Amino acid sequence: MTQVVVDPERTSQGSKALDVAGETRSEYVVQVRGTVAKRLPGTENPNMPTGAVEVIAADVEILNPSKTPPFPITDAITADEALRLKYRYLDIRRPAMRSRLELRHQVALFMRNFLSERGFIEVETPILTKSSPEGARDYLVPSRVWPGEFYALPQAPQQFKQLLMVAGLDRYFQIARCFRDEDLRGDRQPEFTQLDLEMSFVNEEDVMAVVEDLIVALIQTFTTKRIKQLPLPHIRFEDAMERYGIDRPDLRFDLPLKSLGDLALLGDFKVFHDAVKNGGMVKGLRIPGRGTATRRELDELTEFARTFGAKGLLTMQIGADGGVKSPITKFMSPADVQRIIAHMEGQPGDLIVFVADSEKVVNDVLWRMRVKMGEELGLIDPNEMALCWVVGFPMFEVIEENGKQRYHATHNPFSGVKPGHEALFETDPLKAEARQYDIVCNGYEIGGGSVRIHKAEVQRRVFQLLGLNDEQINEQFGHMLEAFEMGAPPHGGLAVGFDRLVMLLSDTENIREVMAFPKNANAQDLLMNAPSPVEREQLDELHIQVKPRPTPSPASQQS
RNA sequence: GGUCCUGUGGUGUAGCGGCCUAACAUGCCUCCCUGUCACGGAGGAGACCGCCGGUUCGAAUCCGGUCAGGACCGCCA
Repeated sequence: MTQVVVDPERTSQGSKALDVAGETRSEYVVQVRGTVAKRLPGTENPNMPTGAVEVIAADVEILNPSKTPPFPITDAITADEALRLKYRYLDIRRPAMRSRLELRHQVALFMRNFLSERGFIEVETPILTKSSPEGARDYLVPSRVWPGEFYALPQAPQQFKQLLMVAGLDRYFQIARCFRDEDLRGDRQPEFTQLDLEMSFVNEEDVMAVVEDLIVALIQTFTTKRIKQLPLPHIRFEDAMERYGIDRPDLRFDLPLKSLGDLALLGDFKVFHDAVKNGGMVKGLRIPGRGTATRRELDELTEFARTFGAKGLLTMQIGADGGVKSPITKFMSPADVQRIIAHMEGQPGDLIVFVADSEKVVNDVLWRMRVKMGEELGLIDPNEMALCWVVGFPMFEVIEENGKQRYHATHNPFSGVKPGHEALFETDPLKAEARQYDIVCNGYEIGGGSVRIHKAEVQRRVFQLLGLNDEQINEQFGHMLEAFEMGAPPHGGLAVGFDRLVMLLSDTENIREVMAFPKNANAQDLLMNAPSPVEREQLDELHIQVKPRPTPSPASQQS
């Protein structure tokens, strides 16, 4: 960008440059012929990148005029996001958007070079592939050639990359588009990009080393932020759950959660007793300096806890003089209250909150409370990034589906089991540990992977435990099992959420800011106006009949 | 499917029962200025306050519904 000077004394003979320049308006496309010159003394502007020079125009031509844009094309003013998405090509003209897309490009380039130098090759895998029942909802694509049958868009290249290992590729990667038909969030889009990689003859440490080096190099290259701890700390799943209530802890600040254990049974506070009696737990969070919270502030915290499933919130305010204000004092002796405070390491002026419920509810409420407090208390240093590995995940968890309980793979059904734990499949599957590892940054899961199962009989057994019968296993995964019987090497890999990573590197809080053409919160493309109805003929060709809908789609209502 | 928040000139906001014949900034148009660079000066156009209904003597303002956008819950192996 630079400044053009149209000086009638210095334009070409007979040029209309001055008149033409006078007609130009915002966003006009112009062609200028002229001479680059140093600015006159006193007219330089050191605040601009090209403030020392200017172009002395000989001729000016308008190549294309422009309507007045629907919103100002500057970084300063933020227009409504729906408008930005509808006119995304204008939005991308804003320098901040452009620089985020450039960053995205540079990150992709860096990844390709980094992995290529280490012997990885990028292989593309199909976009039209097979529907699989596990995991997210598939996007389906009807087959014209095969009436009544469907392709699915890949949720991830998972099976293909493992088959590439069986194919002897040894080191694969791909910057891959993935599709999941689930509702959107600030950090979730129905189509998104993963850095997907897989390696043969490796253990957990080998994969983690490559990824850790890459992520650390990316942060050091593209941000000015410090990484809190290097090499990255490893946290076991159960420790993460105990201390932070979530398997993707934000380690930029401390504020650990703490279980009361048997201390919950002191006195006769029924809520605590019941939680323990019903197999649940009581856990607390110490909030420094909030001991003077008002009634209203405490109510707000309680409401926050209720939003995420807690039936209530027990608060304990410690006065500057050490005096305790808490509903629990009616049910517990002062000495017992002091034991609990000591256990929670409470200081004068602190507020301690407790949730008593099932382990799931307790952790779910308290991890959010912890993050909220970390933000509110200003404990987060914006110049720091805190990463860690989370390891030691269980193979299975129990989920409820249509009122029935069943095992569910905590990550994916191809994750390997810790050596020696296979026997637990037959005795206590919930104790079996997966060879799974997640990489977490600032409370975001930015990547996850595992050393895979590479033996057919182990894989078959896992599918069985997940509730698939032999027929389903053969129909859906027969090709995998067969491949494992034909010289499959041990292998493992990982996938990084590319958009989410670029989002963190660019210090934005919304994945849409780092995507050129994202969908809105209702999965619509406001620029192309998709999805939209299609012609009857198209559907006929695809052997598809659409059920009548009571209300027309929003897209078909727009002009 | 649910909860919450937001809809006021092109854009961003203020106003939150009567001072509103709706304010401010910016943008837009016309004219003036011409070494400016967030230029400056003068003037002007532009909004039935998302939509429908209700309460009220009176509604941008309160209530209900609806539509649109966003955040979150459910969902996301």
